[in-house]
Amino acid sequence: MPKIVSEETREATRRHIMRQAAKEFARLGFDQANINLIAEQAGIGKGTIYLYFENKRELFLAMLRSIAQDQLSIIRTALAPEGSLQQRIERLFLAFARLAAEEGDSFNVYMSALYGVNRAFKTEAVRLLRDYLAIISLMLEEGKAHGEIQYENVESAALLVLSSTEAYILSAQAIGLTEQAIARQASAVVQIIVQGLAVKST
Amino acid sequence: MPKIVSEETREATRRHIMRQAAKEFARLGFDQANINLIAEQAGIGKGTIYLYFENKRELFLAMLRSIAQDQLSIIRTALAPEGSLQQRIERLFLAFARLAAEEGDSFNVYMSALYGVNRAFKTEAVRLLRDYLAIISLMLEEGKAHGEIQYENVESAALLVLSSTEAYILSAQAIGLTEQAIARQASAVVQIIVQGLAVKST
Amino acid sequence: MPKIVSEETREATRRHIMRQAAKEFARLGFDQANINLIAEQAGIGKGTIYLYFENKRELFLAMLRSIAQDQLSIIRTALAPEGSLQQRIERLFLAFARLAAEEGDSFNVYMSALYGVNRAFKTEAVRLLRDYLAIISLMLEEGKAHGEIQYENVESAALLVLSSTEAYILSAQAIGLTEQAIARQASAVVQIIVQGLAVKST
Amino acid sequence: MPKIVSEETREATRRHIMRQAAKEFARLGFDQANINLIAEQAGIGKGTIYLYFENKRELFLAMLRSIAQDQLSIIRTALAPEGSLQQRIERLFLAFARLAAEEGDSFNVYMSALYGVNRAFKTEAVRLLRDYLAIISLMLEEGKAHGEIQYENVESAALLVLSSTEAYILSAQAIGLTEQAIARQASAVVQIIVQGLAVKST
DNA sequence: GATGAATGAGGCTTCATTCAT
DNA sequence: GATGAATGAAGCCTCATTCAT
Repeated sequence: MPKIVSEETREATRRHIMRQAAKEFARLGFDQANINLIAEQAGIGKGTIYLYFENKRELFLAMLRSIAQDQLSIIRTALAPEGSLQQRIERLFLAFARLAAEEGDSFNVYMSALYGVNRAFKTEAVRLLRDYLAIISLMLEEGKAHGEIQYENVESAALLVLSSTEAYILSAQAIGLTEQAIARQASAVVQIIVQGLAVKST
Repeated sequence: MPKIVSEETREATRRHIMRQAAKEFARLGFDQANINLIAEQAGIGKGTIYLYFENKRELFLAMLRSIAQDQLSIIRTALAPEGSLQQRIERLFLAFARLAAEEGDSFNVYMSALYGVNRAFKTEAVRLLRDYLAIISLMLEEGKAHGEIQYENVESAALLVLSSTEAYILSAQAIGLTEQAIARQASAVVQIIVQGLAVKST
Repeated sequence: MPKIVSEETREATRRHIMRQAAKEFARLGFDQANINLIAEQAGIGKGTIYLYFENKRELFLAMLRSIAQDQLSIIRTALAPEGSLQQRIERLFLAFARLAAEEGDSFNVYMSALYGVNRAFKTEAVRLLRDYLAIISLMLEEGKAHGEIQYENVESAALLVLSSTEAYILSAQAIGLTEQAIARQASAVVQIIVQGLAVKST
Repeated sequence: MPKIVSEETREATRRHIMRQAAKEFARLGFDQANINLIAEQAGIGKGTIYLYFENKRELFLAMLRSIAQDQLSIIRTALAPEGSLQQRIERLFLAFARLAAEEGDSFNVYMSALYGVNRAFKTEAVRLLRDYLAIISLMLEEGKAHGEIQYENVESAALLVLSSTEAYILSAQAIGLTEQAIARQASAVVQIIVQGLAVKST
């Protein structure tokens, strides 16, 4: 069936375009990024992009969703139900640190979508945020069942875990800390959270 | 003699323009915001803006610095050396929650500068971030002196306090929690951190 | 495959734009000339001009160089080594008279570049002036070799020939003389110069 | 009578503005010259210029007329009926050379008006050109009466004298000759013309 | 009279998108 | 399907001119 091959080729081209687009969007932001340049760097014609994506905005959204899938999969792996709660959250922390360092483009794009002002982009980024929180919440529920956690409000706890990992790493990176320096703090920072959650809140 | 414009009047106009600009920048971001519209909404002529600011970029930066001053002053007040460490960080948490709710524009602008891609804007936003951290660090040093804190790495602790307050609130807001809902969690969230910091890290 | 635009077509469009631009620049000068209008009169879109020329200034310079080439070729033909010195300079005189009358646009553009204030334009115009003088000097050297000229300073003589032809015609045209009236004076004016040059200067 | 004093002051201010304006117009041309800067360099307020001149264009024209008066007076002095025809034209040549060197601004302004495209300016510059020619013609008529000249067409002869002086010097200056170098050629160049005019044209 | 703050028309240029080839 | 030449809407900024003081 020639259709399948064609379909695969098409999908490969889509991914290729999105990958190049991510670089430009991460480098310059949505508005300053130039479709012309993206096409050039993808080694295809300007018009070709429009055969794969409705317009610039849809390209950005598709790329954002693709990034979200990748990050989600990384997070799921990190939080796999192996080891103690402390160990699982430490793996999450380290996974984020590596993401921020090695997939800086994707990270940038995601963060600027989340804290930027474009509604469509924000909605998409928040969707990923919710997925993050859902996975973390699930783990915390397990922790409660295992007696590792006393803290009542799971949603609040999940937010705390998220901010103590993702946001901690972002801020640390923003003020210039290296991945190594950040990674070294993993254990201690997570310990604070885990110990705090182990106590029944007053 | 020309229209006598005192230094105060001039400064008032500057502030007025920046306030209107903040609205637009918060609504649309730097690139999409329109100088014409900002002028219109400020009730002045298009060209007048250029009597007060070199160009669009400088207007944005000036506005960003102004926001930073305002936020810094709010934070200083919240962290005034009155009450226990728990109380002071709670006041910080609540101050951020109020800022996010009532000064949403400023918050948006600041966050998109911090996580956006424009170097000049990021540099300015990071400057504010450092000031935040410096103030928090100072407080934590006092906490150490008073024996409220055992945790060794003050910088790391400050980052944790910041992420547990600012980022926690941002994420919470992003997924749709109201100011009230967030405020209710203040005490419990801060307790986790403070208790965690009270223990010597292993 | 894209619209196949051969190199010739592209060059033809370039020339077409320059021709329309010359009209506007001759009519209004560099600053007052309007890119929009030039595009309109060339029957192309505003943006298209920027596919062929970097910016307004480069368009002007390209056009100036093109004019220079045309004029130079006319001058070379007029000064071809046929006939006596008197005849050759007369042909030059008449060629200028025709240029001024029939290619008024080009002439205007060149003169305003030469006597205007824009350095880039002036430099380009002076380049043409030097080429003129070089060709005239060459001819005068031949005249010296043939004994038609006694006057020592060839550069000075070339300047005199140039001013007695180009500038004479420009001034004449400026005060309203027709091409015919000017042409009728060719022989007599050139005779004065040629006779003067034939005598050894004291 | 206070009116007279006031009138004088007013006239002095007018002249002062025109002098500063000439500098800017010579440096940048009409369009690029900036009223703001002219006012600043004249040490007066921007609005004040409009109390003395209707608008930018009228300021330019007034300045042009003033320049014309100055140049005309210099020319009249040079051509004063003393000495032989050769001596008088030599004085004219040298006067132009000095003008070009020492009053470069005025010269520039006049030439760019004459060879520029703005009709109003050109008209004004041509008026001066005609005056030049009239004075030269008058002198040549005297030369004819004295038998120094045989050449029939006085208008044509005047044009030749003008181009051999003014235009010669302009071109010489454009290709970089110094005032001294130009001045040294005065005698020889004028001799060519005068000798040529002394012969009856065929 | 003098001033300069305010104005807004006008123009160059960019770039997402279209469509003929 | 692929391409890139062409398009024109949109926006920043300048600067001559006005007019309240």
